[in-house]
This record gives sequence, structure tokens and C-alpha cells, in this order.
Amino acid sequence: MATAPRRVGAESSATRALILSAAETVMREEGYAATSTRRVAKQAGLKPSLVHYYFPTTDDLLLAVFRKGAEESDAWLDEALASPDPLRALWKLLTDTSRTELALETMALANHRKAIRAEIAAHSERMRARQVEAFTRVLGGKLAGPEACPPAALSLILAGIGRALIMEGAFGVESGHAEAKGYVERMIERMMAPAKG
Amino acid sequence: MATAPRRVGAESSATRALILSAAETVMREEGYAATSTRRVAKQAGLKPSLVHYYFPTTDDLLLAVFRKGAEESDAWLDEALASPDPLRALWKLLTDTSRTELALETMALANHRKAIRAEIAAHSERMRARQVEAFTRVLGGKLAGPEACPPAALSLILAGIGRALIMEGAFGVESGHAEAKGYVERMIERMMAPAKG
Amino acid sequence: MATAPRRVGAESSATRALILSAAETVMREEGYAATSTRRVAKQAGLKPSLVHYYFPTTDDLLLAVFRKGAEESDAWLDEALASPDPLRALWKLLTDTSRTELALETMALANHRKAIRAEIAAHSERMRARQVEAFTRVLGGKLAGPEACPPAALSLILAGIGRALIMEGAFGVESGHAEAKGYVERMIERMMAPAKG
Amino acid sequence: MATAPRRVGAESSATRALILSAAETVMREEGYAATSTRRVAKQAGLKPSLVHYYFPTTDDLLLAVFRKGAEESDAWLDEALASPDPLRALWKLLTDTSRTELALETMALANHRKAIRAEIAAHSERMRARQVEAFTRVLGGKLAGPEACPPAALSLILAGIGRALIMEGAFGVESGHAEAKGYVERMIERMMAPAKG
DNA sequence: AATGAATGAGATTTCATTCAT
DNA sequence: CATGAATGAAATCTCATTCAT
Repeated sequence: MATAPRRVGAESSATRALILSAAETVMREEGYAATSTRRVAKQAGLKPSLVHYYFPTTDDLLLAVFRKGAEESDAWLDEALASPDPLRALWKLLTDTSRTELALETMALANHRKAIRAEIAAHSERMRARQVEAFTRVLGGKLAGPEACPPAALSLILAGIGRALIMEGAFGVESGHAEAKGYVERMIERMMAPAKG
Repeated sequence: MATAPRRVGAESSATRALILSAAETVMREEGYAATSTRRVAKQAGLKPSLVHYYFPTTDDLLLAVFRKGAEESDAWLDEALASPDPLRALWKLLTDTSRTELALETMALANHRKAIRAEIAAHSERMRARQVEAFTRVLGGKLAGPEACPPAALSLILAGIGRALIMEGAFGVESGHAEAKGYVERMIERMMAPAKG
Repeated sequence: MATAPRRVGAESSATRALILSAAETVMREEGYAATSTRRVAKQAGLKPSLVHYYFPTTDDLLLAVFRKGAEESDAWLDEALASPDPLRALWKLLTDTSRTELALETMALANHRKAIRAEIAAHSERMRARQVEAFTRVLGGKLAGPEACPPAALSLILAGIGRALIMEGAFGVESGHAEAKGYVERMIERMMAPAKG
Repeated sequence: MATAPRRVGAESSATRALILSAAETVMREEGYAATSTRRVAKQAGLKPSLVHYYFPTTDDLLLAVFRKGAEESDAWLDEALASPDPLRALWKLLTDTSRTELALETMALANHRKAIRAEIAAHSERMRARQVEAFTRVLGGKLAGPEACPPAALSLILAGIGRALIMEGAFGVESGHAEAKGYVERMIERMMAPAKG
């Protein structure tokens, strides 16, 4: 949906890329709420007006940061799902601190910036759909039975547990973390085990 | 000659309670980053200076909001864990939108307010410990076996999945939600089922 | 002249003394401009309203601080001028860091608080007059001749040089200090030397 | 891509000069403690935000005021020391009310603004050194003998007495002033007199 | 004799945004 | 492309002072 055609700086500009990367850094280190044009400019070593030249409004900037992160996420997800052991690869991704930190700030962003919310939601849905498709392919018939976990549930569950680990870890809570990781790993193991009998 | 109690605004003041409740509302509706004295004062229908009279610094205010929420959380958790079916009661709590929304903002708060982080972390650890103790009591011997979920892991997992449901729901993502809820409920059912023969 | 009869707390109250002494500390350490009721209250461990109870306005407080300091100054000056070697005793007083620091803040005060200015000026004149009288008594006939220093000039000169030493010392300038002290001491020596044949 | 000059507001801007001159006026008339952005903006007839545009922090503003004053002082000092009668010219400078008033506020500033202190101290030392050099050149061999005043002492003494005259004059104390001025003038006369015999 | 509550003003700073060049 | 200038709004905090109890 976006804020439309008022984007100025060419997509390909090096300055634009510099600004985006500075914005991502600020967002990761100080949170989306601190991601102002001023701070981003300072981080990039540029003047605030230049940031506004490339991203007329703050929403334009935040949206661009989200899109860049989303593209990278897509690539990582593709790679993970295409690997021989997609569940384990995905789980590794979901517990990667630096990636998930950004994802968490993105969620906070979605919660408080109406203009960006829809796009973030759409992207989340797409990622879930792709996981569901991959899980179905990989897990095949093992999805029946009383203990079976539907692929969409699996997607949400892994994401939720991953985020909980990162979020709590960020402020020093560690109890239960080792146990939870172990549990997920055993769960994946059982799922990937050759059907018995 | 008096020895100067440092804290202003008696714990019992009605104005203080009004401010706290306004702050909680703002925090829930607009996020911790919007919880400024001005904004809270407007919500409460008071002058900004009066907010500063009761809570000299913003951290004081945020900390008080957290403490109030924590006390309520403790009470709800106590009640849930004391119920005949603690797992289901806890799960209901964790998927209660309004409560968990506040918990999510609290986590964002912890991420960006050093002064409050330690207290939030300590509270999280305490809540986890209480759940672990209750789970151990309830689940008894069923915690062995390859599929068993250690109580600390269970605590983290339920919290993580609950938060994922609320967070995504908040911005309109619903796919996988029904399945995940179903899965958790079946999981709880298996756990609470009488040990088989 | 003063701000008249609205002083409340009895002159003799211990709380009043506590406030005054706290105010003096703040004034010495942070300057007259920082000497607010709030800061003084904090320094004294009292509530701001209590400070206002004893000193309705900030000028009342500052005036009282000045008066207390002036009384002490008077006492010290009396003692110095009554000593067998009044010039040297006075010079020692004028180069006493802690006393002169307060005197300097008092001058800043006089410069910017109309209500207090007149009283400070009057006190300065009184102190000068007492010094002139003492110098005349001590120096007797030595005040004639081309090199002679009139007593009033001597009073101003010693005060000025003393303040310069303290002021500069406060922010780390020391060059010329030893020489200036030496010069003043020799000057005093010459003055106190028995008239030559 | 630009490398972002940090300083805003070109050194040459007319607005910047206007602000600086307004700040100097406020500082002279109401003291350094009153030199706030608001106050200065009002004096200059500008919006407070514009003052912040040129001087991001209050220290930046105060530092710039000091530097401008210091440059002017340097020029005046140069001129005085280069004159045929450097001692008298310097003494005239030191008793010039408007210049010394600003110097006095600058000292108060140094006392209470850590960030600026070092620069003020360094400048004071430099001015003293230049005076010492000039005095030595002018006074030549007359610096020996029991009554001789070392040049560094002379610098401090003249400054101290000059400041005392201005400071006291500012709040209405005049006694001893004529005598002190006379004494200093005679002192200078003796020093500049051709060596006898 | 003391204190809690309340308030308007102002200080310091950050911010997004607009505009002219 | 890029930047300097300008501005109104708001955030955070400190302040002196008044008033009722």
C-alpha cells in the first residue's frame, strides 16, 4: 500500500543504502522509538536534511528499513527451507540473536505505526505460508496421529519460543532456556525421525 | 525536626492511583514509548506538573506502572496455579489479550530502560520459579520419558506461544493461530491425563 | 531595610539553623544561582515546604544566609583587627579559601538580587570603615610620604588581591600567585616596620 | 556522499552574530545564570528553537560568548601593551566598567561550568604571560630592589584591584575607591619614572 | 510547627518537517 | 543532489509559590 510515489532518492544510491544501514543499526541498538531522522543522520555521519531528502517522512524511512529486513529474512528463510534439514535450519535462524532482535523491534513498530502495520502483517502471513508449505513437504504423512503438530502451529510455535528466548535473554533472564531449547530439539528430532514400523 | 521521607504522594492517594491507571492505559494503547508525562496527564485530565509531583522522573512513573502490573500478575498467577487445573488456567491467562498486551510493552520497556530492567528480570525469574514449582507438584512422575517437557521449559514455551498469539493478533495475523491453540490444548490434555496403565 | 516582618520561624529554631547551614553549603558548592528552596531542602533532608515555612521567599533565605555569613565575618574581622599584628591577620583571613569563596558568591548575589544588594553594600562599607579605623590606629604617622598607602586604599587592595588569588585558584590558574603573595607580604612588612631614624 | 561537518550555523552567519551579541548583553546585564536560550532568544527577537539551531547546547552558546569576548580582550590587550605607556593603558582597560563586568561574569561561569573552565583558565594564563613579557620589556632593570614588584605579581595585582573597583562599584560601594585608584596611579608613576641617579 | 497538594512558568533539549537555494 | 535555515511541538525536568489542613 505504502505512502506512494513521493520517494526521491534512486533505489540504487549509495547514500540511500548508507542511511538505511544506519537506521537499522539505531533500531537494533536503541529501539524503533529512538529511530528518528536526527539520530539516524548522526549515526550515518550525514545531515538530517539529507535523510529527509531520501525519506520525506519518518514512516517512509521505517518502512524502507522494514522492507530491507524483510528481503533479507526472505532470503534466509528460503535458504533454510531448502536445506536438507529445514526444521533444524529454521530453528537456528529463529534463535539467532541479531536477526530476531530486529524482528522484535519490527513487531513493536507494527504495533504503533499504523502506516506500516499492514505491510508487516502481510509479510508475516507470507512467511508463515511458505513455512507451512515446506513443513508439509518435509513431514509428509507424519502429520496425523494424536501427537501430531499441524505445520501452521509448528511455524507459530517455533517463532514464539525463539522470540521468548531472545527477548528474555536480552534482559538477563536465563532460567528454563536450556530446557526449552532441549525440548524443541527433541521435538524436531522426533518429527524428522523415520516413521516407525 | 523531621527526617524527610523521600517519596512524595502517599501510596494511598487517589490522584496517584488515577495517574497510574492513566499511564497503564496509555502504555497499553500507545506503547511504553508514548508514556510521557504530558500524554499521561492529558489522559488523566490533570496538569503535567502534577504528574511530576507524584512521579519526579519518567522512570519513577514507568517503574510504578510495572510494579502495579506485577502485583496484579502475581495475584492472577497465584489464583491460576492454585486452581484444580493449573495448566489450563495458566494458559487461559497467557492468552488473555489485555493482560499480555501490557506484558509485551513491559518487555519493550525492559529492553530500553536500564533502570527498570533489573526489576523486571527479577520478577520474570520469580514468576518462572513459581510456575516450575507448581508444575512439578501437578505433573509429578509424568515428567520422565522421551516426550516429557521439563517444567521450566513448559513455562517458557507457554509464555512464548501465548505472546506470539497476542502479538500477531494485535496487527491482524491469524493464520496458524487456531492450530497452535489446539496443539497446546492437546499437549496440556496429554500431560494432565492419568498415567496410563 | 529587609523584607520586613513576615519572618515566621523563631530565630532560635534548630530547624532554621539547619536550613541556613544547608543553604550555605549549597551556595558554596554550587553557587548562589543553584541555591533554590528545593536544593536546600534536599541538602538539609527536609521538605521544600518547610524551607518556605521558615523563609517565605527565596530572597528571605538568601538574605538570611548573607546575614549569618556577615555576622561570622564581623567576628573574624574583629578578632583579626584586635590581634597584635592586624595587617597580617587580615591578610590571612582574605586568603582563606573557604571564607572568600562564600564572599565571592555573595558578590554575585549582590549583583543580581536587587532586594539584597543594599544590605550587602552597607555591610561592605561598614567592614571597610572598621578596617580604615584599625589601620589608622596601627600605622599611625607612617601614612605620609609619596609611597604611603591610604588606609581605605589598603583595605580595598588587600581584598581585591585576596579575591583574585582565590578566584583564579578555583579554576586552576596559579601563575603569578606566589609572586603576588610575596609582594603583599613584603608590603605589609615595610608598613609595620618601625619608622626609620 | 558528504562527510557531515558537525558544526551548524556558519561562523559568518548574521543570525549567529545576532544571537551571540544578545547573549553577551544578557550575560552582562543579568549574569551568566540568566543566559538561557529563552532569555537570549527574547533579547534577540528570535524563537528559542533558532538559538538551539545555532548552539545546540547551552554550553555551546556560553563557550561561543566567551570566545568572542576573549578575542576582543586579546585585541584590546595587544593594543594596550603596544602603546607607549603600557602600564597606564592596561590599567585603563582594567577599570573600564563594561569590559570588566563581562570578565567577572566569565569568572562566575568558569566556577560553575566544568566544560568551559579549562578554556577560560588557559586564556587567563595566556593573558598573564603576555603581560609579564610586556612588563619585563618596559620595566627593564627597575625590577630589582626591596620595593620591586615582580611582573607576574603586578599583572595579578592590577587585575584584582581593577575587578574589586568594578565589582563594588556595581552595587554602590565607593569608599576607598578614589584612594585606591590614586595609589595605583602613583605606583605606576614610580615604576615608569626614569631610574634615579 | 509542619506538610501534602497543586500549579504556572520556564529551562533544556529533541523532533519532524518545510522551504529556499 | 544536497544543504542551511527556520519553526512549532513536545518531552523532561526544576522552580517558586500558594493554600488548606
